[in-house]
Amino acid sequence: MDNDRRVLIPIPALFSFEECLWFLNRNYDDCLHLIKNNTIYKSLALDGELLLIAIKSNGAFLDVSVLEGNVSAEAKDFLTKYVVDWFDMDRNIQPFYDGLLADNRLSYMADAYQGLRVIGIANLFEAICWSIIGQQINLSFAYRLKRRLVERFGEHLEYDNHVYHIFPAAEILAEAEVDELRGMQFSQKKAEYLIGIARAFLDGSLSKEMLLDLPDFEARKKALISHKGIGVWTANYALMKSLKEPEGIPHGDIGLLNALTSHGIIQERSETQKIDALFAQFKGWESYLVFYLWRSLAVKELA
DNA sequence: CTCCAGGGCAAAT
DNA sequence: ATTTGCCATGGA
Repeated sequence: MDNDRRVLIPIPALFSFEECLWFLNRNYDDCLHLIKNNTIYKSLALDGELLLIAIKSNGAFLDVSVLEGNVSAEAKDFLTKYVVDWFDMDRNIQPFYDGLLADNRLSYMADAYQGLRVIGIANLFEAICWSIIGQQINLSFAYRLKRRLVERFGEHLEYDNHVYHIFPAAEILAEAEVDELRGMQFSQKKAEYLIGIARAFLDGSLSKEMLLDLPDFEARKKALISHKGIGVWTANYALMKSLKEPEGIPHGDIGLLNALTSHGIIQERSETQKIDALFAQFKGWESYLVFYLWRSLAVKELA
């Protein structure tokens, strides 16, 4: 790939592309990226145009190549920021590791998952829709529903015999019919929630910019929860994944509870004081703790 | 067949 | 202010 279609991003300390790649390449069928030969392929929309990028590790750098689409200086800047945000590269996570090492129940993670970053979802609309889709159903089914939604309402581009999808724009989903989503096996409520959220993004009552303008984490959480379909879990998930809020703890998350149980931190799901005490140890790094606990679940799946 | 999944809402205590 | 019933579907 010639250099004017490529950007190199320096890899920070305590960053592992392999660990991040592992997360994206779990046992699930995610329709929004493809991983092949340790390379991530993903389509992105920039100013109404679709790009296809390939991301791979290249020594001390992440190599981001543009396979399709125009590559202006602005596009390079956008892509750099996108990837840095996606893999949370612009953060020194040493303090989190200090916290892990100080807890003998969790210290193994500093070595076992070294360099894993909280993988983000830059698009807040997508993050919210995805968490609504995933409410109270198994993840395999959730990914299947997401794929149906994306293939029906999202844009795509084709490259080298492969289709690369973009998450649907709120403008499109706002016009969708509940009945059609029902036919795609969304529940009545989830269909209503998704369309309602899309309309909220359309009329401006919800947006990433609006949330960022609010004074603090609690205000942003409150603003999210005021919308139908967004409860505590979804709000925290969205704040964690899209706004990279360190305080975002998806309370009640079944995976989180299972991980806390398997690490001997709680015996019963109702032991919220013990959970609060653990997260108090990780002030400012709550979302990292959640993500590493989720990471720990997958080992069991493979066993 | 039963139980439960990366929950949330509205009605009933 | 907390608890309960229900939602939809599929995998174990």
